[in-house]
Amino acid sequence: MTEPDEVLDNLAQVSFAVMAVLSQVAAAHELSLTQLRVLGILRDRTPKMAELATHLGLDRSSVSGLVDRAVRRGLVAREASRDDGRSVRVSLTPSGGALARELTAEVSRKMAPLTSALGTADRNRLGVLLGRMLA
Amino acid sequence: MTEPDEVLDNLAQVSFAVMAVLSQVAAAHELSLTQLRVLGILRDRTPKMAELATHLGLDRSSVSGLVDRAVRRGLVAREASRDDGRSVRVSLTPSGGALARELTAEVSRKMAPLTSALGTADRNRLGVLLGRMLA
DNA sequence: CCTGTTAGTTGGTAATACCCACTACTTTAG
DNA sequence: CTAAAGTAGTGGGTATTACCAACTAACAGG
Repeated sequence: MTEPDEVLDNLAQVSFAVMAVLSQVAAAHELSLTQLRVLGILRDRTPKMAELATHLGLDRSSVSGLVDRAVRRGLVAREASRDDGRSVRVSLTPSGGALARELTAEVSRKMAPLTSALGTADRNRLGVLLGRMLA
Repeated sequence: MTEPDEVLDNLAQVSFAVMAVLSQVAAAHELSLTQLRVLGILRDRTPKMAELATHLGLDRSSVSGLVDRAVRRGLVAREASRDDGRSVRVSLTPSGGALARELTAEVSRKMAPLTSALGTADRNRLGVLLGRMLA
């Protein structure tokens, strides 16, 4: 009954469900999934462009345009590094930070139903197992 | 220590990891993630365009172009429904089917490391918990 | 200095995905 | 049985995403 890759199958399906939630939240604020990720990353970092690109798994040139558009919306700001005249640090503006917090809360709210079928104990068990996968 | 939304956080992170794997496999075959999904869906269905759009969570017009490009590559075929002269059924070509099977195998292979940190028992436990979330 | 490397941007291209308008077919009403 | 309303899919127009390759500006070592 238990297929050899049932775990992987379920994992993929749940992942799509999670992505759907994230995309939906992003779309509700006129953002793309990638822009949502950017705001999430900048919540506890102020990376250089290249670092941001690595975090996102994208090309540097892709991030240029991405940051351009975010700047145009007043969500993030570029500021020149003083220690290295070439590099640029990207940070959240106050308004971007507020939006990031709002998005985080909304994601939590919309994702909660996913785990609500589980009891508290199982929810914690799941958290531990997932955490172990990330190590 | 256990934050209220640690589970959700881990879930999101694991989901991104899964998506990264899927995108990587897709890219290795010159496909987008969406095209990978299309092939996966068509593995056990022969839906109409609108049904395919629903499965993907996309607009009908987006799916038109998507199928166009897949047809151009010889992966899928359109065939007119005889019961409804307006609708079109989309199906895998033999070559598309072969690719779909290949992709499935490759995804399994590349996703396996994700759960390899878990023992057999925990792997099964994870499968059950994830399965319960999908119900 | 001056050569080589690194950081970031720009330009060009292809794909994705939206909305809106349109055609063609079906269904329902009168 | 025909006219109106609805449905299926496509195509145009636009914005975004993401790539690669080429470029500019700035740093680093010799």
